Amino acid sequence: MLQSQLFTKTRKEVPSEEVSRNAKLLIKAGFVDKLQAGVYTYLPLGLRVLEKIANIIRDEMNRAGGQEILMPSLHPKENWEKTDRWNTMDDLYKIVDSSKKEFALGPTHEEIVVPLAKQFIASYRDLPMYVYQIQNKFRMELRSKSGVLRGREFLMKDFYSFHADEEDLDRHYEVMITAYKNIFKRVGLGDITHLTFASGGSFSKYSHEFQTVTGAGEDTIHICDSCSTAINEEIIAEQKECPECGGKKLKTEKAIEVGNTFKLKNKFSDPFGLAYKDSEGKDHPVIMGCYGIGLGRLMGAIVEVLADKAGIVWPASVAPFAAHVVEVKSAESANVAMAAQEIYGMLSREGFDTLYDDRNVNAGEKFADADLIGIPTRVVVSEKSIRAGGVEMKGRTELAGMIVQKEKLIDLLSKNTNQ
RNA sequence: CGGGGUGUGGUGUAACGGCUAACAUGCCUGCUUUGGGAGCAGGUGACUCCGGGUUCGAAUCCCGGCACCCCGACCA
Repeated sequence: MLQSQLFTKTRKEVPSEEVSRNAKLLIKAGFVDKLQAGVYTYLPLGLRVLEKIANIIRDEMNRAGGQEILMPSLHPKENWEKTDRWNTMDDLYKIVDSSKKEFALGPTHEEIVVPLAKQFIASYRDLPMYVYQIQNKFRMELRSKSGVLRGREFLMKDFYSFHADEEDLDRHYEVMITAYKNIFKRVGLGDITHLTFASGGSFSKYSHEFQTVTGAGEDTIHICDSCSTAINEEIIAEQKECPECGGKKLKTEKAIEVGNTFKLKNKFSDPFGLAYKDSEGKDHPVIMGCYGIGLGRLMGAIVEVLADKAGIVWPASVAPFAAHVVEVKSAESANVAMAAQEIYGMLSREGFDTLYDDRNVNAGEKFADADLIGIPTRVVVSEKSIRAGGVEMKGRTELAGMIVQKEKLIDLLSKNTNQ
């Protein structure tokens, strides 16, 4: 991608109303645009990151047996009345069309997926079954805040599992927890994202959350010193030691909930009559689990946690581009431009998604933008680098680059990308 | 939903109740420059959030609304 052709530009200053680190950086660098509080457009750079995250999640969800579907956002009122959430869910968006018909904008999809599953699940032979989607959710937050961390419209992966009994749900629940751990590891937040015990609501003793430690978080968690499992503040009164290993040394941190897992059991299958026949022809309710991850929130958390003074620092796994080629022009710049184009062409042919800064601006501005955008590897092509025998390669967080011959560039980049 | 704060060109700011709303940045033209947001010259861009009111006169004071931000509550 030629940077001169990129739809967005970086900004020198961000709107003064933005306070949160993720919003400031994502807006300044041109990843997102705020339409209204808690509602964001994902621009080309931001969408690339979101897609990278989505593909990692897809990969893990598919491994866990999930089949991807896409359900609608516009929901009939009747479905929400069946579970009584039309009246009890405070943050449900309700809309009325010109014929006075009422709808809900989906904040979650149990009310849709359960009747859907009813069409296909009738026998013990149909279980277990797993479906998921990555789709926009709507929740009427009275107070959206913290940039992309808490929105009113936001992209979420929701996975639903259907089981014959609780034992099978428990078995799969562990599969999902492992998958979630893989996801957070793969997006670069493994070390600071903790499996957290949280309140389970009326139908289960605990639910679990995945909480990423950051000062920008709105939850308080207590992390076990010995096994790194955590307990949400909301249940600390009843649970004073680590439920996983019994450890008593707990460290208190602020954290943001990036994922959650719930054992729904028969809470939603009952109102919709989702049941199956066992081998003797007897009816049983289908037992369910649901598992969510907020993609935009995850992206925001990565920015919050990894950015430095100069800008965003993307892990290679979710970076919008693998390499950022920066052409530094000079008086006799024809050969620099040619060399830069050659490097760009070579990287592209070798399959590296590359952003090529071909703009006619000063070197300082290009470097500042490169740091701000946060692509993992910067490749400078200049009079200076050519004289030194190649290009200058520098990792985003490294202080100084090194000159490498262009023949070696591919090898070195491959290492960076695979780590 | 309770409390607090803020609304001025795209963005960041300035302007005692009083001249044609100023400066920077961005953007456009030309020249120049190219290793950390460079320089010169010219230009573009604002019903001062909306609606009322006070006043000879309102960006400025008052009332109402809306939007945004922060704290709290809420968040199966």
